[in-house]
Amino acid sequence: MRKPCCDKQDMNKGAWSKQEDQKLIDYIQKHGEGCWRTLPQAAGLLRCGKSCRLRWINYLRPDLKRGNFAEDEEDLIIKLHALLGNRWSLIAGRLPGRTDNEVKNYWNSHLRRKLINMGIDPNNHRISCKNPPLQNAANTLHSSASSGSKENAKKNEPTKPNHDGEKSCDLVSDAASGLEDESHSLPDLNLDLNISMPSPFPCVPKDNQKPILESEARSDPHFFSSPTLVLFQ
DNA sequence: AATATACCCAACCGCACCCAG
DNA sequence: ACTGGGTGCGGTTGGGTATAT
Repeated sequence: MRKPCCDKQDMNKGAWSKQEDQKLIDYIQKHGEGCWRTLPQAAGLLRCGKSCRLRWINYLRPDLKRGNFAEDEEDLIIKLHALLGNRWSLIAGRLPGRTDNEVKNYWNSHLRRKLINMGIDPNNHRISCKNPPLQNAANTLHSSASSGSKENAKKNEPTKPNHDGEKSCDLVSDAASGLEDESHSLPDLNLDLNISMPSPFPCVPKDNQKPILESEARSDPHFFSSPTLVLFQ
């Protein structure tokens, strides 16, 4: 077992104070993002480097777009999840100003439920036997089940949707493999993800962003097929 | 009004990957 | 080729808030 990334003793944990935030912002503005391990000490923070990195990436970065997800962002997340599975960082990489944590939370709290309400198994994006799709399910994507529909969630779903409890019609565990027959899984959703490189993506990563692994891209025929991401036709 | 329950989100944890030495 | 440190990622947790009873 490897050593913890930092000495846990004498380290602050939990919510960040405004002073801590300011120290981190000031330091990064002066010195940029660098060695996270040494940053806390240099910045005068009693935090471990991982905590600083997370705070910066998920909350303090100036280019973050905070607030509700737009409808097109929701659609994009759903489509990318069908394509990529739980690879939140990859998904977030296609949503400017969004973080993997934010996307993951939004998926778990809103979109999962939305798909379940539509009768779609969120794990593999196929129509679920237990929850047959509502009529015009796809049309409800942005209406009845839209974010905050706690009413619907409570009426139509057990309180804690278990991760594997919902068995889909066919046992396809890999989300990406569900794409083999997309038309069955996502009615009315255009999954024709023609992704390639509008500026940096995918071959040239942004500053701190990993490129898509070639192997990942290779395994997906949609990658590198066109210069634009045509999603909403 | 008080209590219980559900929901949301920030943060933590541990593992995996990458890369320099 | 191997090793260990640094970093990134995904899963999970805990606390605050909203809603229901």
